[in-house]
Amino acid sequence: MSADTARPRRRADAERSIARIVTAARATLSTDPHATVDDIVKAAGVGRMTLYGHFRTRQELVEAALADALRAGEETLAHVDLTGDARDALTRLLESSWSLVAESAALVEAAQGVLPAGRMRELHAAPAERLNELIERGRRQGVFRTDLPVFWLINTVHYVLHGAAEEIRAGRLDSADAGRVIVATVQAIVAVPVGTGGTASA
Amino acid sequence: MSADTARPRRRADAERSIARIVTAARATLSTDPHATVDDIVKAAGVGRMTLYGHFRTRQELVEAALADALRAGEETLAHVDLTGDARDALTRLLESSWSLVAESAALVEAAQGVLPAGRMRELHAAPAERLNELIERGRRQGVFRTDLPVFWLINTVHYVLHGAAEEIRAGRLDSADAGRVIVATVQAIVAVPVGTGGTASA
DNA sequence: CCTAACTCGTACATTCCCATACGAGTAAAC
DNA sequence: GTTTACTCGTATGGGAATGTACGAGTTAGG
Repeated sequence: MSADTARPRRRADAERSIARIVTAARATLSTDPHATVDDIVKAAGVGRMTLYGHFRTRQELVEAALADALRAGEETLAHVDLTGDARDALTRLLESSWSLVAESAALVEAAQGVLPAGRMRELHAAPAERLNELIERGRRQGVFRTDLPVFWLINTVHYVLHGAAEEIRAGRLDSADAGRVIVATVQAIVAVPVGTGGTASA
Repeated sequence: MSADTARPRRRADAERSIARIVTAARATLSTDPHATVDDIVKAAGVGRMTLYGHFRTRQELVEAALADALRAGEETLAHVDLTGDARDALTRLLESSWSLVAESAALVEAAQGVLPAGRMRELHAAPAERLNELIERGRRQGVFRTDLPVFWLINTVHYVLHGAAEEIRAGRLDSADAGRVIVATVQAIVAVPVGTGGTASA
């Protein structure tokens, strides 16, 4: 799966260039999803031909940047304790996740415009699966709702997280409040509903 | 405010062309947010110069298309009964809103990439204000939560609606289920939370 | 009917951005 | 220390999309 196995060999020099390019791509695309290849080249402080020597197309570069961001996120999220009450576990997961999502929201947007939907799903498989298992467990524990499909809950959490990123970027939501607001919102979404909602057919 | 007052006069011919163009722009951009001017011209069955005779730039055209979609939406939503229990009113509003949002989701996306954020807010002022008043009323009734800022609740509803549109477009969510799922989700978001959430600091 | 507004087709200028060609320098790796 | 992979600058091709030029035809409207 990793790029190491496929390539026969690579000089340490090249390795460093690739790292610089991917890092610059992540940073640049996370600021401006419409960033051009030249922008990334300049940010990386590297020659244009060097970039195209390692990434044949812009699409490949965007994919590499997104994959790198997700891999970094995985390293952080792998340390989150997901045992015990599923609600508490979800809170911990969200508190570790939201800032990651906020940082890479623009990058994800850039990737969505370039990569096919199926590839995007593949790349997000790991975090999606983690949340999936947590929600299923919470359902078995009886603390999460079962009247809505799991995929909907998972994706809605994503939409809320990306929405929060947008709110922060627009200056409407303070980063200090974001964690609390996000946790409260998502917990409400997945919790078992109390009544049937309102006076219903009163 | 309306375009009639500004223009000194316009031939009935032109009026019809503009209507055809705006309608075609709405339909085309709602299918593909990246639709080109030529695509819209072809869909409208009108000459390219005719379009540029009425809309000086593509941005103007997108704005007109979005404004038209929102105006049509307003006509529908104005008839929704928002009296009585705020929860029931919200359900009625959502059931009338979600399909409108789903239809124009791509159009909104197209506009977001072209129009400044402030202009987008202005155009969405009417539906946002309607939801704002409803939420504030529900708070006074004690049926909606007060621990989260109103703007957050409003915008989160938008994000959920757009997310639902995306799920439908991707074929994961059935249109027949959409209403129920959306209502259940949004009601959960705005409802007064029961416990403090989970075992908390147990 | 006759004037002015409107329409249309096609070609074109402009602008952006992706991707490539080329040749010369530089640093890694055995 | 020599080979080979890698790097770099610049110039250039190629495609796509926006907006304009021009001239002729057509329709509304008084």
